[in-house]
Amino acid sequence: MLYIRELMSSSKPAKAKTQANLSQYSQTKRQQIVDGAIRVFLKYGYADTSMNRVAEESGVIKQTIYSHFSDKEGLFRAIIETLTLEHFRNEFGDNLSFEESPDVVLRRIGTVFMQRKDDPSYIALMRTVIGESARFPELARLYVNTVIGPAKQALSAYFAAQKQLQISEPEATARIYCGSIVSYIMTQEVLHGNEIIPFDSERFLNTLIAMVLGQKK
Amino acid sequence: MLYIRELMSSSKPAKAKTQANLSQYSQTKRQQIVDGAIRVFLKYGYADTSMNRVAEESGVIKQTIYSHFSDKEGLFRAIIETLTLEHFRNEFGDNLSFEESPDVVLRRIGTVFMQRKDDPSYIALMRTVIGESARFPELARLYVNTVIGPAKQALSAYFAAQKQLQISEPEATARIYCGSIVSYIMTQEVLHGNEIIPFDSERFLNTLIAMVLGQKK
DNA sequence: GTCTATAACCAGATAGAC
DNA sequence: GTCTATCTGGTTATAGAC
Repeated sequence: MLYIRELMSSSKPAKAKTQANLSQYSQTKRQQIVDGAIRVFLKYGYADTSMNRVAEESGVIKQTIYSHFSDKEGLFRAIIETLTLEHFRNEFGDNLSFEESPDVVLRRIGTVFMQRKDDPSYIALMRTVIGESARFPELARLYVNTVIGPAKQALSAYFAAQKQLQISEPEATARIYCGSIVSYIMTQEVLHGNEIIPFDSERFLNTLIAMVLGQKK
Repeated sequence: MLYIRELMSSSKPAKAKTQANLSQYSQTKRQQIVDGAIRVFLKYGYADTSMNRVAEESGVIKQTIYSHFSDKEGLFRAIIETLTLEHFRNEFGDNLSFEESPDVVLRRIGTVFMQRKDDPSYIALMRTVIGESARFPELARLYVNTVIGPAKQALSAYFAAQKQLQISEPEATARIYCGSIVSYIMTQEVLHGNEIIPFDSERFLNTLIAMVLGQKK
């Protein structure tokens, strides 16, 4: 449980600094920059996006960007967190409980995960990170460190803690669970497979959950 | 079984035409073009690769390319087939038998699949197809039609035929099986996760097979 | 008849000129 | 801002060499 909790609170580090009266305004500016950066980065790619362009698109001057973010990579990190972790935080809030049955817990996690397929920005993020992973390996590592690693770690810990499931390989199981969903989104949405080989996402999720729980559904 | 068989023989259509004495030479030229095209396309991407560049890299004249391939997209199709289907054909030859136990069959298929992770060209292909899937949706659809669709179809048919496995959702199961492996390769190799969150590929495969067979290993 | 060499056609993008 | 001029890149055509 610790893992999910700390995963959930790892973002939005700027707010801690800017306390009191100006925090709200500052948060808005930050949001404004991130929103503009998302549009620019995910349209033109990491290399072809200049900080000037981001400033223009966000309606701020460059110096404002650098007062909120350390550098170009730091800004991109904020984009990653906004489009991935923040979505989970918004969906679960602070009441993600592991007390319910594994069936329910896994379905909820899987469903929130699966919802990302309908967010064009998330699809574009996958395209960008993967597409630029040769020219910008640091960006890919950032994604692994920020998103994939923590998610795998949290789910893995959950599987290990649920003794009644008798899962001898929690980490591999966690990878299979997340990886299957990512691949589904990759095939259907990123690669436009939904037009060619459609398959209902809920049906997919049901089969996956049953398989993980060893029910041979 | 039909599906795998026709999947295996779908490529290399050019050889049938050029029979007799000059076939070998012609085949070499074709191979020569594909080899050069792989280097160029996977380095610079689809858009930034001109047919002039391919001709230069391959050491042939443009017209020669067009005598072997219909157009730029047809050439890229040959690249896809070379780096995916052809590998399977080379590994299995004509003796892919489904008579053995599902455990053995699944492990062999999974292992051959997993071997792709060590081919830099395959990794680059994934980057290119996904990275360009917004600007060139036709390329992505080509990949789905040529690789993902047939693979899923073949494995799905196998699961459906193996009654003793009692798999009520063969297509979803096939997607999970292939998708998990693809995601593993994506995380570890494409996104450089092997340096950050290493995990043994055989251990991963063992867990996946056990899960599909409902053994709760 | 396959490969080479060169040129030409055509669509889309870019860049100045007015 | 339109209108050229030019360039680029995919594609096709023509001629000659083995």
